[in-house]
Formats: sequence, C-alpha cells, structure tokens
Amino acid sequence: MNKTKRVTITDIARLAGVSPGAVSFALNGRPGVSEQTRKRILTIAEEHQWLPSSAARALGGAGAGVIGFAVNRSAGTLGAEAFFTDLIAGVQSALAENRIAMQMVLVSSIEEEVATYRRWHSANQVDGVIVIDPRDEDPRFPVLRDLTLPAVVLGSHASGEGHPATIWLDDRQVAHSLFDYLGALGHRSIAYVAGPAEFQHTRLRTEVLAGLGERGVSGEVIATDFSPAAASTAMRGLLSRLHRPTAVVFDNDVMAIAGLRVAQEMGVSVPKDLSVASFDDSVVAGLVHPSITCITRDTFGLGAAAAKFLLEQIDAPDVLADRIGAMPQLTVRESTAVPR
Amino acid sequence: MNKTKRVTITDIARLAGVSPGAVSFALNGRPGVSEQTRKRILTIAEEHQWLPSSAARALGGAGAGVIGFAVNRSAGTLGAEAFFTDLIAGVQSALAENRIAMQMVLVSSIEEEVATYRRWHSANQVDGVIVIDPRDEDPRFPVLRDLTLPAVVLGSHASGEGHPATIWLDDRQVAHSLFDYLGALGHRSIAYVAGPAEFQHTRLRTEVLAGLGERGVSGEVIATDFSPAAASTAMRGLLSRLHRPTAVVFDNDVMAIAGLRVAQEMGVSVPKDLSVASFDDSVVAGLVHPSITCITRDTFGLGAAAAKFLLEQIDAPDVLADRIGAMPQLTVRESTAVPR
DNA sequence: GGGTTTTACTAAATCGCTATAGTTGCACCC
DNA sequence: GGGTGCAACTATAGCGATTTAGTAAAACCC
Repeated sequence: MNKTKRVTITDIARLAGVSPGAVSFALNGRPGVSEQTRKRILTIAEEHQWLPSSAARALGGAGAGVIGFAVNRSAGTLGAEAFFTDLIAGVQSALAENRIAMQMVLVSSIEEEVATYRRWHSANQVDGVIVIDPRDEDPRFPVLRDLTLPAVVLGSHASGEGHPATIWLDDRQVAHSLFDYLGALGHRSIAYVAGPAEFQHTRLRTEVLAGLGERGVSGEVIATDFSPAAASTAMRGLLSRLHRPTAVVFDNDVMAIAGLRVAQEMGVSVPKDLSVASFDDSVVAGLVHPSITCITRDTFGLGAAAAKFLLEQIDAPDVLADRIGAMPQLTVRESTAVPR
Repeated sequence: MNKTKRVTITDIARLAGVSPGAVSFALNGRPGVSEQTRKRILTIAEEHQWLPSSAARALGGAGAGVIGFAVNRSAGTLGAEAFFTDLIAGVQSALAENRIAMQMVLVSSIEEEVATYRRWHSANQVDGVIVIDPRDEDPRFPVLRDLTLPAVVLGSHASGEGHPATIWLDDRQVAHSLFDYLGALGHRSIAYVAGPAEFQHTRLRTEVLAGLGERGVSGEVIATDFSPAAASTAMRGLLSRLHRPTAVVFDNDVMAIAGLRVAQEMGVSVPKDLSVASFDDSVVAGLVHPSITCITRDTFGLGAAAAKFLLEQIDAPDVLADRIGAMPQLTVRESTAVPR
C-alpha cells in the first residue's frame, strides 16, 4: 500500500547533478571523478541513506557478497554443541569488515548438503562455502570441484588431490595429547565414545587409541550419533561390565556430561573410580562438578580464519595453499586422575 | 581461470527452441505455455541443472528471498545459550519449504542492530527481519516502521501502537508459574539473578517477584550481563550473607549451572539447603547433577512460528494481528525442594 | 465463412548497477 | 598553433531474470 519508491543510483545522480556512472565511480573509489565531486556525491548518498542494491550489483558481474554454511546436524544435537555458535561468531567477526553476509542452512543428510551446494551455485546465491566434518572419500569434494564453487574445509589433515582448500588441525596429534596423558596417568583400559565412524577425525582418534596397544593400553571404541542419549547408553554399558575401563573419553562435552551423570547414578565416583574426558570444550564443561578435562581449541579463531581464507579463495581460486590452524590444547580439570 | 560460462535462461530457451519469456512462464507456473512445452522446458532445465539467478530475480521486482536475523549478544554468551541454535533450527524448518534463505549477523549493541536494519533495507538485501529481546521504549521499532521493513518480534506482551507484528509469550504468567511454585514449596526468600534490566521480560519477572510480597515472600533482583562469570559472582555474594535466600532463580541455564558450582564449592547442598531454578532450559540442564528445575519452552516451534508469521507479514504487511506462542511449561527436576 | 475469442507463443522494455567506449574542455609542448 | 595527453565526465550496453504488449494460428460461433 505505502509504495515508498526506493532510492536508486539515478536519484542520487540527479541530486548531485552528475550521471549515474559518476556515482558508481565515486562509490567504488575508482578514477573518473574529481575528489571534490566524489565527496559531494558520497555526502548526498549518505544524506538519503542510499546504498547500492545488492541484487543489481550481483547481477552486474560482481559476486553475491554472501558465503554459505550448510550444517548437517539434527536440530537437537545442534543446540547442544557450543562449537557451532562459537564457529559462527568467529566467521562473522571476519566477515563484518568486508560487508559480506553469511547464509546458514540446516540439512539432515550429506546428500541434502550436496544438493544445497548445487542449488546455491545454480542460483548464484553464494560466492563460497565453509565445509565441516570431512570424511574419507567425501562425496562433497568432487561436486564442489565440478561446480568450481570456492570452499574451505575444516579438516583433520592436509588436503590431497581434488581436495578443496583446507584449514587443518592435526587430529592425530590432538588425539595423542589426550590419550597419551591418560596413559601417563596410568590408565591401561580406555574407552572412546565417538561420533559417527565416517568422520575422519573419528577414524584418526580411533587409530591413535589402537596404536597405544604397544604400550599396554587396551582401547575400545563405541560409535554414536553425538546425542546425549546415546552417550548415556554407552556409559551404562561400559559401567555394567565386570572389568570396567578406568577412563572414558567422549567426542564432545555434552556427551561427557551425560556420561558423568550415569556414573553418578551408578555410584561410580569421578575421578576416583573413573576418569572422564572430552574432545570438545565449552563453558559448561568447566562449570559442572566435577569439571571436565577437555581438548580446548580456539573455535572462534578457527571460524575467523576459515572465513578469511575463504574470502581469499574467492578472490584467487587458483592459489591453493592449505593452512594449519592453531593447535588445540589439553585443559586438565577435575574429572581425570590416577586410576586406583 | 576456468571461466565456465554460467547457464542462463537464454541457454535453456535456445535448447528448448522457445523464447526466454516462455521459460519464465514455464518455471513460474503461469499461463502462456502449453502443458507439453512446460514439461519439455522443465526437463531441459533440470538436465542442465539450471535455476534462475536469485540476483536477477530480485532485481526484477521480486523480493530478495532472504530474511535477516541480527543477534545482539557477545560471541561468548551466544555459544552458551542453546536458545539461539534451537530458535534458528526452528526458523530454518519453516523457511526450507519456501526456498527462503536466512542471513544471520552478530551485532554488539542495539545501535549497531538498528544500523544493520537500515543497511539491509537500503541494499534491498532482506525482505524482513526477526527481532528478539524487546525493550520498553524500544528504539528499533520506530526505525523498522519508518523503513516499512516487515518484522516479527518475539515478545512479552501484546503489541501497542507502532509496534511490529509480535508473537508473544505471556512472560508474566511464565514468571508466576515458577515463582508461585517456589512459594508453594514454602520459600519465603527468593533471589532472582536476571539479565540486563532493559529487557521487557526482566522487568516483568521482577514485577511478578515483587508482587509475591503480599504473600510474605521477599524477593531480590541482581542484574547481570547473562555471563556465567557474573552469575558466579552474584551467587557468591548471596551465599556469603548471614541470611541466605532459600531459593535462587537464574535467567538462563548456563548461569544456573555456574551458580550450582558455586554452591557446591561453598558447601551448600542443593536442593537440601538451597533450591535453584532457571527460566531457560536446555539438554544440559537435565543432565547435570542435580538436574535443574526449568521453564521449558518450545523454542524450535517458536522459531518456526516466527518464520511463518514473518513470511505472512512480507506477503501482506497490513494484516497486523498478533499471535500467541505456545505456553512454556514448568519442568520440575532435582534442584528444587521444600526449604529446611 | 467472416468475425471474435482463445491459445501459445515472441519481442521488447524493465529492474539498478557496473563497465566500457566515447566526448568534451583544458593544459602542455616543441 | 596544431597535435598530443589527460582529467572529468557522459552515454550506452550489458548482467539475467520478469512482464507487458504484440502477433500469428487455431478454435469457436451463429
């Protein structure tokens, strides 16, 4: 009803007494207008709160000015993990300076994720994407390559042939820092309550745990879907045995908290009778009682680095040099101790 | 380098042996093409994985196909609250069907939030926005009104003059359900560790607590910035007194968990010596020991409802009827009991 | 069978901006 | 003083869709 006519570049040009082209030059800081005229134009633009339409800009060859992030987690487990919000916050911090927006979408399978990338690309809706949870033989990578859609993967190791640009954290080393610590404390029977087996980091951590066999440490892996319910079930199973493990490591902090509760319910004292640790940290992990020994990584910084790297990839897609992220650190808290 | 030419409507038209206009008709299901031709066009489009460029579409009068969500929280507290991710997940669920995208941005002040709305509007980047944490005399509302930018507010009470469309939860009733319960248990001295005072729900909860004075309940409010550190400080202060409150209510679950830890450190047993509760629930609140009595609301459903309502507002901005969200429920857990 | 309507299209204008190819006017220069 | 160069613009052609006006052929109608 109230059809307020939108202010356009033509209006600004008319008000400034120049052509639309001149306004464009002034706005984008390129030669073709005198410094005096540029200032006048920019002042008028500001007065009328005019900004160029992003659609028109995108249409005229420039990119969409948007990066995409498709998250493949169920709504329930999403909220539980502080990882995502920290990551998003970090991404935002890097994008804000560049006037780039982030589009986020939740998907429920890797196929849907791939379809989303195709759609985004076809509709020219995003200039690049951030990809998490790389897998062995990941079906997303060939697609991203075919689409020539710039991407940055947050991954476990250096990228191979046909692999998109990657920021990698050495997950093998990360796994060592936690498992070795438990081994050094004297634990000889360690259980690892992991995420889905197809994730690379799950495989790497599993391998590291198995490798500890040489030192007389027996390891066991239980795969879950990251849900606290699955963690509880796993924990109950482990503690019902005749020979309990002396330490249980969880893939994330919410699962660890769920495990802690089961231990308490079953009268198992942490850390006296059992050590508990997590591969993922959060504010809450340090707040519960006992507080949980965790691998702490700078997720915010990681998100910022990923976003910056992606912007570089968008500008120059051919310079494909991987990056190494800041090494996660072991944060020892109350939940781990020397076994009885 | 690999300048793959993008597939356009003209390419599809040529392949189908029709004009671009005909392709547009076929795509958007409007009359002007025979059923037979429509099918042929759509098949060819699918074969070549063509989707109309969203930029071009937006330029041609249609909306941007994007809704915006500016979140005014610091990066740290954002990750702590499951509220946001649940809300976002709900929003997504409602948008996915309509092929609408969501843009999210983190801002650090209400001024920046307002500037973001102005920018989004000027650049024609979003079709509408979701607004949270309404305040008394909220500076965002007149701006949204002037911009005629469709908005849906998640609020505490029915909207007044010049107020955007609102989905409201009766925060007064919510506050009653928790405070009355504590009163009924026998608590006569209740502390409320709240968020920033300018939020409407903070004021309403405070008023309800004060209203309990008639029934002999003395209440006290401590304002914080939602951070766990502030909650710890507040809790330490409360428990150091000669006359401790018998119940402490926190504005969200992370603060409650922080408070719980302080109680444990100071040798105060929950719920024997002290009851603890929270106005916000999450998976973790039910997992810690003792599990925390909370107000549980269907945040996912709220997000979905907000998104749907916003889409309606965008279609028909003049039909301004408020909506009432599903009533939050009290979830009694282990952290509350009859006082000594 | 001539006139009207309907169907199924095409041609062309349009959205708001960017980019490229002019077009001035003025200084410079031997 | 005529050619060259440069600065500061303007004019115009896209970008890729939508949309309106126009048109040719088929269908309908008494």
